[in-house]
Amino acid sequence: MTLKIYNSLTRKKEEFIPNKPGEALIYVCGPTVYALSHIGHARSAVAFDVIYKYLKYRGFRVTYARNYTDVDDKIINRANEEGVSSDELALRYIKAFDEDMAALGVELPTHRPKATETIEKIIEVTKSLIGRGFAYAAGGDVFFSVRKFGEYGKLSGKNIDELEAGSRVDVNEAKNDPLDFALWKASKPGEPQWASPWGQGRPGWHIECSAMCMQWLGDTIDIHGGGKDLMFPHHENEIAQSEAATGRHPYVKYWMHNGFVNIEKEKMSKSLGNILNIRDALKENSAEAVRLFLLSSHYRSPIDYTTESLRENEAAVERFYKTIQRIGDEWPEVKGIDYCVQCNEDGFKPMIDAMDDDFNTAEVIGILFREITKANRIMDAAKSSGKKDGLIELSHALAFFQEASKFLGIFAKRPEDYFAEKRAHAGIPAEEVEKLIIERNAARKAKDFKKADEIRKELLEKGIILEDMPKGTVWTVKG
RNA sequence: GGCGGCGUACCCAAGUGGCAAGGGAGCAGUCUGCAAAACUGCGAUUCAGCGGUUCGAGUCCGCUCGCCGCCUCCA
Repeated sequence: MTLKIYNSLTRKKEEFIPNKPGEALIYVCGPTVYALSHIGHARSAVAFDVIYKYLKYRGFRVTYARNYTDVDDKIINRANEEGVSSDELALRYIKAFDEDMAALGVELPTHRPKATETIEKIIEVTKSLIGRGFAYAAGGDVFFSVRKFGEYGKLSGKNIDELEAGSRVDVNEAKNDPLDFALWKASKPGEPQWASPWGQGRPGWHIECSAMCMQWLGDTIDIHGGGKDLMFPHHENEIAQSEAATGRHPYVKYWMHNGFVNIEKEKMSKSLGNILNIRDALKENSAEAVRLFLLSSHYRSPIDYTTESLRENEAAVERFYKTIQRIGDEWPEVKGIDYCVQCNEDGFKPMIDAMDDDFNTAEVIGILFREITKANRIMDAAKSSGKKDGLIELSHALAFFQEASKFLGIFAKRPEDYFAEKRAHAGIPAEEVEKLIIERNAARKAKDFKKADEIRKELLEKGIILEDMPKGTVWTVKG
């Protein structure tokens, strides 16, 4: 089967045929670094992280660029409010973003360009646009003439005349047409600025992505991604600029847009005050549960972040590791089996088919949990019959999990490590728990079940769950 | 007003022409000193509604209702 990608430009799933066979050039719009990144940034980053990993897994040589927009009105405003330089503010939030990404297990892209390091290219593209008659300088500003680009609106399905009719765009005196957008802006004193043929200034909002994309990947690329909201005007303008500047099209072969994250059924917005930062989400939940939550729905669907849904995903992660640990404990011989992928290629097919169908991670996760149930069933059957039937199936399940974790970026831990991490977050010191367990087991041995149950209850109130296993009592943290 | 999307069990969610995945919650059972975990069973004669195409539709087409996003900075 071939890889199919939903292309926002054609609104259809299309077979993925890169410009150069076996190679994939992918650019994703990164954050504008003026504040801590929120769960929406996490979704985009995780979605494209999986896409990046899967393309590599499928054997493509992938070059992946994700930018930092580090010069922008919002950065300037925020820096002024705080009385720091734009550079200092941007660097602070780039660092924070990188930390958040690392916490979420997001792999570093091949290139992570900054807008401020791409000024030369921005100026070059702007010059080219003026030279080709698609842009004009007015005062110290340079604007793109939207009407000169005949295909304007092809990505977002907008009609220029209707746009203007219902325009809420500020009418800027210097523009020839209200629809035109700035490629270059004259800087006010104290603002970041660079020398240009049009005087001291800074880039407009959309140009930096075109320039970074061209500089690091080329004039035409295979995949360009970002949040759904970027389709218009950002990506629409990018197409116009890039194709007009180079005369080459398509600028991008496949446009991909991820859906939004809502918080308790509401859109995240400043006015509602419900912006959920990644680091706050990670205080309440494990990174793995957050990642599982993000991958449990298709990347294009909107998802709803709720306390309840995160708790569910946390439980699912625990169920997963519990089963893996059980396999290790009860069937140590499984590890000795070298499960041969080649001779059982069909074994992975459902998972590959799901991913090939526009990166259907939700389907893969469904398959994974079916394997978990199957594995537990085999082990239960062996327990009651005394015969260990199903060695091959169990080794297959383990191979399956290992395989999926390569591109999902979850379920890759050793179960011991998972549970150790969890216990480290208990609200009570481990030694104390261990002490109470010893006390309780002494009581159990003496058949003093009243005392034993009291200790269980006491620990449960502190969020500690005890499980009496054949090998002894183990404890875990609730939730 | 224009463009786009969605509506599948108590909740989340996959499935886009051939017997309705999976997770969570619930109830009952096996196991357990009690629990927990795991397993087993139960739970949508049905996919917002109505019509149409088809041997066959959650899946395609049309209409209706409801929800949402974009059109302004936004992942």
